[in-house]
Amino acid sequence: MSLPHAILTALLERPSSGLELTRRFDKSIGFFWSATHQQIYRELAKLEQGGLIRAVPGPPARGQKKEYEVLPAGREELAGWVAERQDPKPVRDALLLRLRAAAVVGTAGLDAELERHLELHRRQLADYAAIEERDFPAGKADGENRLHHLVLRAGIGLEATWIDWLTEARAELAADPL
Amino acid sequence: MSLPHAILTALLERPSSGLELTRRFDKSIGFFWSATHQQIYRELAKLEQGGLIRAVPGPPARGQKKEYEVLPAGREELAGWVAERQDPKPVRDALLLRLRAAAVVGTAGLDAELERHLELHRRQLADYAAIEERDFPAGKADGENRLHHLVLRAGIGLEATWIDWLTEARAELAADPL
DNA sequence: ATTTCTTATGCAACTAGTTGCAGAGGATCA
DNA sequence: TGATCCTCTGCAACTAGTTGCATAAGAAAT
Repeated sequence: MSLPHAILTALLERPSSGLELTRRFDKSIGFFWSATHQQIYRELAKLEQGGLIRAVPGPPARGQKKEYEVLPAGREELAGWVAERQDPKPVRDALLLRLRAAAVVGTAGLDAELERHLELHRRQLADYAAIEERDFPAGKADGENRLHHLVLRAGIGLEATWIDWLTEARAELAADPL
Repeated sequence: MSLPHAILTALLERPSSGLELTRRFDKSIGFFWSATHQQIYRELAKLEQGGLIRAVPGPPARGQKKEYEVLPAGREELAGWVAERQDPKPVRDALLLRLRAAAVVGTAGLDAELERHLELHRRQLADYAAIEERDFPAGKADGENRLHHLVLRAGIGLEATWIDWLTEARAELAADPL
């Protein structure tokens, strides 16, 4: 049940309409918790009904922007969730599964995929690095920002790990194809 | 659509009944693609109906084991899937989301979670290391095994990354709590 | 002024995965 | 010999996320 909390966080950072949230979920928060506009609209309705957020007054009409803001109950809910006990989800990665499959049916066509993934991860890492340079220049570190930077560094670490591993994997396959 | 392919892979490695598969999905394959017995039974039925696997002949009865084996069509399907183009799924991690939430509502209770996750990842890494030592002793490397080892090393790399990051995160929070 | 594009919200139907429970058969034990 | 426990298969109902489409308001184009 993370989506409602992702939305509460985003709304606390800045009250927004559904579409604005959707756009923000395409960057920043979306880097580690993506969501489509459908999920967001549905969840906004639920959160409003549950009394955790409210639509900022205005004429309610279809095709009109509707801004939401977080109510005290929503903030409390979120603070509680931060401290909650939640086990990390086990890895769930189709590429690893495909390697395992390749071990029984052969590696035909696999290297192209490894190469492609390598390129994608390199690009993602470059994007993160650019954000880091832009938003977190050395030395400057106030409260909220320090945590945002920390989250970004997790993304950077993970991408770097994939890049290393994919490079190793390609070398291994090239050295002695099955 | 990875579950059917995970099952085909497992069945090619060894024909099995539903429950045997479930047990194997608690280890090895399950390290990067977990599944409950429910998912497995449902998927076995679909795969059988689709002509990709078949039940090894025997008396069909409730409460009785039913062994499945992969048919040629299933093997072809799997080989095709290995070469398929599939983008990596973006990261989706609730702990990172919680850090982001903590940046707005405060970090109360968070360090305990970071510590707990650190311990869990350390344990997972130790498990992987034990498997590596047992199944892939230095020097020995035949075809199928090399790929299995590669997959395991991905798991090891990811766990190590989390451990590094969590250690850094705790230090950062301890140094100057919000 | 009417068509057309963009912005914004939303319904309906789908796939994937989870949770809770039920029931048949065999093994064990008193 | 029947109570009870374990193994194995499975149904039903649920939550989460995805995809395709509809519809309304307002801006811009001709």
